Amino acid sequence: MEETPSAEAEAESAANAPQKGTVTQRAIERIKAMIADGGLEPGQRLPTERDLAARLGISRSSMREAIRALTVLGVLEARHGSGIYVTQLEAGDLLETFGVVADLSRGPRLVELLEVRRILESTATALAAARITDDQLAEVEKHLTAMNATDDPEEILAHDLAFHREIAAAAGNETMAAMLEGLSSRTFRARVWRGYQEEGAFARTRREHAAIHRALVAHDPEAARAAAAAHVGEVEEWLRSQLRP
Amino acid sequence: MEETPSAEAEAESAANAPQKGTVTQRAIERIKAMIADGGLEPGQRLPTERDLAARLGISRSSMREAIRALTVLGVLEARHGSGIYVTQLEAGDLLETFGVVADLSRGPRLVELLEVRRILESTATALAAARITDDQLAEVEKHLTAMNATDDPEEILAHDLAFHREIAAAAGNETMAAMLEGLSSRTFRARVWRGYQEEGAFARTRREHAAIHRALVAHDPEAARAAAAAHVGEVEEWLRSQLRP
DNA sequence: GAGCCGTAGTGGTCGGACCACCTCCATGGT
DNA sequence: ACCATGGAGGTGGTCCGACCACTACGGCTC
Repeated sequence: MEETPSAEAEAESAANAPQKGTVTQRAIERIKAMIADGGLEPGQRLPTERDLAARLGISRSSMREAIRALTVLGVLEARHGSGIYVTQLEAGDLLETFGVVADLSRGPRLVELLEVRRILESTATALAAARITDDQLAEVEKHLTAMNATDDPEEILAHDLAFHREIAAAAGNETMAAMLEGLSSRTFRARVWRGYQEEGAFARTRREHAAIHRALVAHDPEAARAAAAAHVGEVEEWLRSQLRP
Repeated sequence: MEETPSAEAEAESAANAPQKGTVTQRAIERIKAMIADGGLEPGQRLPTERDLAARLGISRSSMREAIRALTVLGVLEARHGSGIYVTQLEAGDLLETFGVVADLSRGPRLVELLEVRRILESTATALAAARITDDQLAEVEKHLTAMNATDDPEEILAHDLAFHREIAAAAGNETMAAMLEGLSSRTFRARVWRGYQEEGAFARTRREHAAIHRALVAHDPEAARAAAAAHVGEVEEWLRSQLRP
């Protein structure tokens, strides 16, 4: 053991963690570790920025960057005038950034994302067919009829999203639902739809949604899986063909 | 849209976009929009922090926070002394944060993540069975035999990860491979293994890997899917049982 | 021509100052 | 005793200016 010259706490902890990268990066890891080790519980409030900075022996600016980084990751939440809190660390919080990935993807990667969505969506729909309750089914039907009752693309899209969101929720896996939410995020869907809807895809979409709904009512997982896979696969194939020329 | 920088374009655009949130948040959105709109190509270098800050009419500190945020998201890359660059926006870059989610998840969410992994991994393995080349197959075998040749848990885990990574790569969907990488990230796997291996799971794991390998050699997608699902499902069930009491 | 080296420019860090906002409690009225 | 009100303190948000660490590039030497 080395001598302990009654040094300051920051000097001590600084010695424990030699310079691996930037100061900010180290701060991020430290806070992440605190949460992973259970030192910080979900919903708990952190010390102030000034305290944290002093505790790790870094400036407030660097600490703020670290906090900002963990904020965009959905791990921390800063409330102006109140303090910094650990989020509930739920799927929705942590997977919010997933939508960013979808929004920034183009070309071949869009097809890949759609393929992932097809896999997850078909399984989620199959699970939902087995587990969905009457109340949840009523909610799904609400969006189905609302979607059929209008011709406004904006509204159709909104109910389309809600339709699938309700089904994903009924599947009983919040993590999967959150990922599907990201894969169907506003910008992502809107971008694809812009060109897709020009080919009279509304009628086909309505037919496919009806098929999915029938499978849910019948509580038939296999039929639901097939219907959902076909539904997403339809868009996927169209996108793939758009990419060819 | 971008205005031609005549005199006070930044003050003007700042006035056009009234306070939606924090200044930093707006800066993040602005840069994200620049990339999404094609104004910034992958690999391209951005103006300096000082320039960007002046351009958006904010301080360098705030701009730095915005850049840090986009850095942890895998969108930007800052090279000390050189400049800030847009990443290649490949799946690996953008989904790196996915591992953070896995590392910070506990309890029921771990099971949910494992369920997602089972779905993706089984599909990826099925795709790999149909598409895998002899070279890729040789690589898979390398890790299989290496894994069977040692008793060091550390080494076994490493080859286990590589085994699945090669298969995911052979599936031909980089996005899916990147997601699986995150779902199998070091900490995540190590944490589960710590307790799992105590029940003599090594032998079973080896048997299951052998089954997956056989299906790949036979180019039998259905067998591969079943073997992979069973493999992940095994751990999933164990974890589920650990959670019950 | 190859290699060295200094300089300019970049991101990284720091400390301090002020502002905007929230929280809490003492105050005073009912 | 209760509640509305207001102010004070504390918190995150923003800005500034300075300096450090590192990289890139060009001129210099050999």
